[in-house]
Amino acid sequence: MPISADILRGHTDTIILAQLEAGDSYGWRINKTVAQRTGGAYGFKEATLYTAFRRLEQNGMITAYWGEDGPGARRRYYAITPAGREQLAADRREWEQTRRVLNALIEFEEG
Amino acid sequence: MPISADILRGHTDTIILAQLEAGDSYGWRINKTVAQRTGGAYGFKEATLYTAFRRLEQNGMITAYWGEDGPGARRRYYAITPAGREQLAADRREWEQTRRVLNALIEFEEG
DNA sequence: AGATATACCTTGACAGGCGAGGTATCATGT
DNA sequence: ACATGATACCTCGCCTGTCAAGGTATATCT
Repeated sequence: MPISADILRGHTDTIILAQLEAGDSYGWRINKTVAQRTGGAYGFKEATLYTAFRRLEQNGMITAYWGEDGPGARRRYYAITPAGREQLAADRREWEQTRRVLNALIEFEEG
Repeated sequence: MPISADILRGHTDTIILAQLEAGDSYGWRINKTVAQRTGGAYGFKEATLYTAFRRLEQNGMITAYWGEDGPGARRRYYAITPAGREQLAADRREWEQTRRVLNALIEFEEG
């Protein structure tokens, strides 16, 4: 069962930043990594992915550069900025809190 | 730190259904319960809450009835339907998967 | 009379996801 | 030579859930 769009909404930027924390990467590769890391349960739609890159770049969370010309289709690489790292740290704290809150709200069992 | 709207988006219906699973309730009370249960970290905005009631009712997840006329402002009670319980069960499974996926995607630590 | 708490409702704007469409390179098969 | 599929990028416009802002009404306390 894939995860619904609304559930993932708002996590897109965080996921991308987390992948970039491990090193510069490009759109297609990030998507493959995400799919592989989740056992195919989740992958960005292309429109979502590239929209997110624009947003993150505009907000100063990432910077972009074209990869060295090699064989194959051109690649646009992205790098996380210091502001991006700060945002990622904040996002991780928020995720921990979200887990706590949602567990309390949807998994409690009582009369 | 409050949890952002986008993060909670899509969980609203689930949270409401989970509260109603414990017994019929009404909007204002549900909101108070949610706020109390999360230590004030989260509460629905009224427009969000009542929009969700309409949506859930339209989808057959809940039914509504006006409370017995007592003192104070009138209350509109909601009850979860069998379809609502099924939806809630599915939502809980999805939440478990979401937890797994997001942990894998934003909390991993490697080079 | 005015403030506060309880309790409900609607309208319109906003933002993120994404379906649908497009472009280009390279390898492989026929 | 041509088709197919994998790699790789991009944009336009729709859809949907959130919520700011506005409104209504009852009961209690000062």
